[in-house]
Amino acid sequence: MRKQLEKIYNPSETEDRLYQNWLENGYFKADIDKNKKPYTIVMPPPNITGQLHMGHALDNTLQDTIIRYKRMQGYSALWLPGTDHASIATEAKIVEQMKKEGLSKEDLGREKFLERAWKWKEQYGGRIISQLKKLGSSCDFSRERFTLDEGCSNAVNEVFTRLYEKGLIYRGERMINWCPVCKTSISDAEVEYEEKDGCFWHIRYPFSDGSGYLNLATTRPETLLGDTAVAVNPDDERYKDIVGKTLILPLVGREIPVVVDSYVETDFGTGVVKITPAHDPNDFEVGLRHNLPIINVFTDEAIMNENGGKYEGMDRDEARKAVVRDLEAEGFLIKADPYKHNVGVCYRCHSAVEPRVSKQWFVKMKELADPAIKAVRNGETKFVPERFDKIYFHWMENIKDWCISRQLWWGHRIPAYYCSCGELIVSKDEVKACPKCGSNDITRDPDTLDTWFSSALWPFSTLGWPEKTADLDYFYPTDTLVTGYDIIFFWVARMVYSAIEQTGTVPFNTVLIHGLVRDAQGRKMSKSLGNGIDPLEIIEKYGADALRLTLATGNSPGNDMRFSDEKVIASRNFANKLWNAARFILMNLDENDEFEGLPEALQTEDKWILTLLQKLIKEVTYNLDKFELGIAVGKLYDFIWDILCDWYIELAKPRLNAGGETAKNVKNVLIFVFDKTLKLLHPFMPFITEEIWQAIGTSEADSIMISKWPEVQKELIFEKDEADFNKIVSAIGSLRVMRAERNVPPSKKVPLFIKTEEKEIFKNAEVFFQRLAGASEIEFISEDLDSAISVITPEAKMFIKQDDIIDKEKEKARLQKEIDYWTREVNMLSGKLSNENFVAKAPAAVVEGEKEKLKKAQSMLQSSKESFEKI
RNA sequence: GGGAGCAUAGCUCAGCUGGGAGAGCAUCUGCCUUACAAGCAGAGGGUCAUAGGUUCGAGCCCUAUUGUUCCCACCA
Repeated sequence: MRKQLEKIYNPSETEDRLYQNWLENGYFKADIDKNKKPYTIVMPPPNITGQLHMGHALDNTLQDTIIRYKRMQGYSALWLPGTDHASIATEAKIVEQMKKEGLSKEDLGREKFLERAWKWKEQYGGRIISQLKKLGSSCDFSRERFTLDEGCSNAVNEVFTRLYEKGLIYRGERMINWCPVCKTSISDAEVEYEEKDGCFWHIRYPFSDGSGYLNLATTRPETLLGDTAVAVNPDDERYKDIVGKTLILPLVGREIPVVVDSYVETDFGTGVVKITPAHDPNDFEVGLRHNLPIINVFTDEAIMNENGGKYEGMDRDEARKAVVRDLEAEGFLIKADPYKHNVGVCYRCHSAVEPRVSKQWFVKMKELADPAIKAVRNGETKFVPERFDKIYFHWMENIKDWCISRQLWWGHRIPAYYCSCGELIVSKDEVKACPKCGSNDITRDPDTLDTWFSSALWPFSTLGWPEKTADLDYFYPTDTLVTGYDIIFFWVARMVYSAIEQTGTVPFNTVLIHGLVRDAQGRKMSKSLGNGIDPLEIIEKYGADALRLTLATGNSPGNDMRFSDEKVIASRNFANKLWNAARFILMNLDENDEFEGLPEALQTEDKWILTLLQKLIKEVTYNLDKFELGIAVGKLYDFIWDILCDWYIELAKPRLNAGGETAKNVKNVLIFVFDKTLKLLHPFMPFITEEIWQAIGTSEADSIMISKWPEVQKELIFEKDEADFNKIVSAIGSLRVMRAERNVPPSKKVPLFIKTEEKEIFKNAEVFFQRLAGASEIEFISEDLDSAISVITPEAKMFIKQDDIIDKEKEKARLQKEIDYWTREVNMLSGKLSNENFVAKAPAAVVEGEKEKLKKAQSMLQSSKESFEKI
């Protein structure tokens, strides 16, 4: 029973129905099938706090396109989905929610807080996954994972203990980045820099011996309260004599030394730097070198603590103002210059981070980074495009130890325990008694791990690691990771070294990097700008296929793209075009017409399109293998619209009208071409291709998504026929131009006279000249026709008599232009060919090509001249 | 300070390993030709940022310059 298509394609009804159908049939589920090769993509897990945005839409469109392609190619294709617990973001959300109820974390306590967080996760955590489904994502949901689920947590504990035992994880007091709003440490990678207008305050510190002042400049006068020295460069002649002297710290009265350290630049500021070891990473280093005391002046929330003296209780901004005011009042302030400088801010909340000394857990990086660098250098993992490996290398080669402990509750709790006897125990399993002293007075480290610590294990933890599971054995290492360039450091790099360290192999062969989706003006989409476009609204309005096509079109790896309504509309129009082509074909199929394979008797135009189809198959496959999705889909677009719809369907109409065997043959060619084309397009536009494919029904499979990817059939490449029919295409094109220039209405049919040496080809195409070039009848002639207008292609000269008087001058002018053009061509080409260097050095094929062109140009010139003379 | 990307038609972008520049949108002209006006048939429009170089030949390769976007570093 053949299904007819509705007059208008209705994406929302179709999409939900088909998606449900795919799910119910288990098409997304990847089986461990030893007869098939596996192809695996793990989805970058979106945050459970997240809402689907254009970035996700792009990322997942690319992944779905690749996985559908591979599935059709016969791989056991696994696309493993999941979500990330997003410790800081989620905890912030819940804290915020509680705040509305007048509650704080501490009010609830850890246990109750976590209960609440899990409840929140159950309620909202699945939202983003259900939104992904709207896109048509063909993930294996039976394998869906969560970074905080039992398996992933086991993997985290396993890795933590292993690294600890190898000495690659340690606990220590270091300078870290502290976010006073999130109230946790963050890693270096989580600090962003923003240029801010600040001030450069010049201050004088008096010598304790009363011998005057030492001038210095700072952007953070409030940290003066924690100064424990002042430093100058050892080679600075200006300050040679003061080394060893001491200064009295203004406002505080503390006596501090002048030290020498080559860290100080002589040509910046006054060449004197105040040293605050507790609140600046460089000062901390100087402090270590000179054994300086560390005086912390801030609380967790960047409020002045008891070391702040009279400033205690002020936040850092208030304190700054107060300190500056007092310095000025007491005559220590020399001047305040406006100064632009970069300020480190928290990537989550964008408040200024406070460098501070703190006891935290770290991963020692050097040892892990080296093999990860090698793996990319020797091509075990490749970046697409390649240039991103430079970014990767640069980061990996300059990597510092990674601060992994967070002062948060939502996350993987660090598996470290402290006994009252002072013993530190790191263990996967809960520790109840101290192995050293046997005491039960044991407390577990309250901190959790950086979210990225668990994400780093994602490619293998999700497949069951550390257990030796069948999934891990079959699907790991994975094939392709698709992600944006913005998380190469956060995620990609960490997955590579974690995988190598834990599993002995790289986690994936290819990293396909894509850019950002920007708005129509090229701005980053952001909440604060309010210029974000909701993918779900676009799907609602235009359909998921239109959205996907928009995101795939013109997409080249690593490059940003702009998103605009116009582009979606163009995509929607393409879907509509395809839909109508399908309707046309179905309209011509009877109830009992079945696809019978290609007919024996193929016409030239059939061979023409079959040849073009083979080339399309070859190229689309090639482009997909190289991850050039934008190029692949562009070729499909052109083929479907220009070749199939604008030409072949039009060419097919006369034969369809003829009925009988003739019609049957052309129908079979149409179905054949359409079937292959739909398959090629399916990875990009899964819904509409499925709906159409099922309606046409070649009975190959129940769904196009499990049908076979087209392969080139050499026996369907007909070079000669393709070339022959291209002559007809260009002849019809030229006639159309002529008619359009002269404003001959398409309804007006006129006799056409053709002079050609390739009469056979043109004779076979008579009906096309009638239908597509407005010819009433065709006569083949051997001499030019007088008092007619002519149009020339390299193969033919065609004439049309015109009823109204030809404007001879106008016609002459037109022909003169033509003559000029071809004269230039002939001159250029013959010049080139008479250049001995060219003939000698250029490849033979190129020289031949140029000779061919010259021949054509000469004949075009000749014909034009003849016509000119006849007027 | 170090590095990367981009600069091609009015706009958005293609242009694969060098062989006289393409698409979509927009503009203009003519068409309701029974799949599609979300369409059909045409047209106009580009010193391929600038200056050198390599080459028989450069949008493509090299060097410098300008503009622009981004990443890293963080001189207080």
